[in-house]
Amino acid sequence: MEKTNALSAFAALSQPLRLEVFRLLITRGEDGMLAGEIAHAMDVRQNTLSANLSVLLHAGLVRNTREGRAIRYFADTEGLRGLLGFLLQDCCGGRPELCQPLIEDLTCGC
Amino acid sequence: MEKTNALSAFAALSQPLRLEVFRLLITRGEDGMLAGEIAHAMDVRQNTLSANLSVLLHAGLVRNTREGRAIRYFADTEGLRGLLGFLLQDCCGGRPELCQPLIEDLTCGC
DNA sequence: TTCACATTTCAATAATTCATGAATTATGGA
DNA sequence: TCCATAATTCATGAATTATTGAAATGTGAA
Repeated sequence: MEKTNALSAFAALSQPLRLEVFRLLITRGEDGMLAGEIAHAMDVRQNTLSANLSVLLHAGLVRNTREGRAIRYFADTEGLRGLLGFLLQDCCGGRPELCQPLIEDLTCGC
Repeated sequence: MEKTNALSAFAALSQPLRLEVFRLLITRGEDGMLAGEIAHAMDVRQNTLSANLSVLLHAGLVRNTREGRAIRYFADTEGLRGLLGFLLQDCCGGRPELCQPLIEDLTCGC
């Protein structure tokens, strides 16, 4: 991941609606959700959601695919991994002892 | 870490200067850097840097301590860990098999 | 075709964020 | 005390971002 990508991803996650949408999509895994379903779940208008999904999309944090006249969105796990990798890559600065405990203690809490 | 904290942290990291400053501080570890040194390294004015350091500070991503008339800044590793933990905690959504590969493949690249 | 549905795109306004110059606070030394 | 240094705070204008209503696109069914 490049710096520009990372900046886009952080910006995308720094907006309440987008952070919630991303978290929601993450919990859905490969089931994903239709844009309309997400809009209903989040209680926002379709065009507002659409604009924000577009931001997440360009940041590489979600993917989508058309299903008839609806569009299904998924969290992009690869994108998230790239972002975390970027952060952790820059965290070491030649000092592996700094990263080691940081990575070791990470759990998903489940 | 709460949602509000996470939003602050993502917003803080979504600005080019702040992302660079944070990465720089991470590489310095416990040596940290004086505010003036950072401003010089980044080639920005003191008040511009100060405003941005303040954002990182309130986001819990850096710490500081006074040294005479100078102020030394450090990356807050705990804050970073909290942020990553927040992301990963919400990534599982009851499906540990989603997180496992994400965490396992993470390395700091050194 | 024609219509309805799901979603996106567009244009405009409202809100937020950013860098700057000027002023202020805090510390140390003469 | 008085001055110089290090950094922060404040107010302003410029730039960016977000939400909305309206219009447009794309798909499927009658």
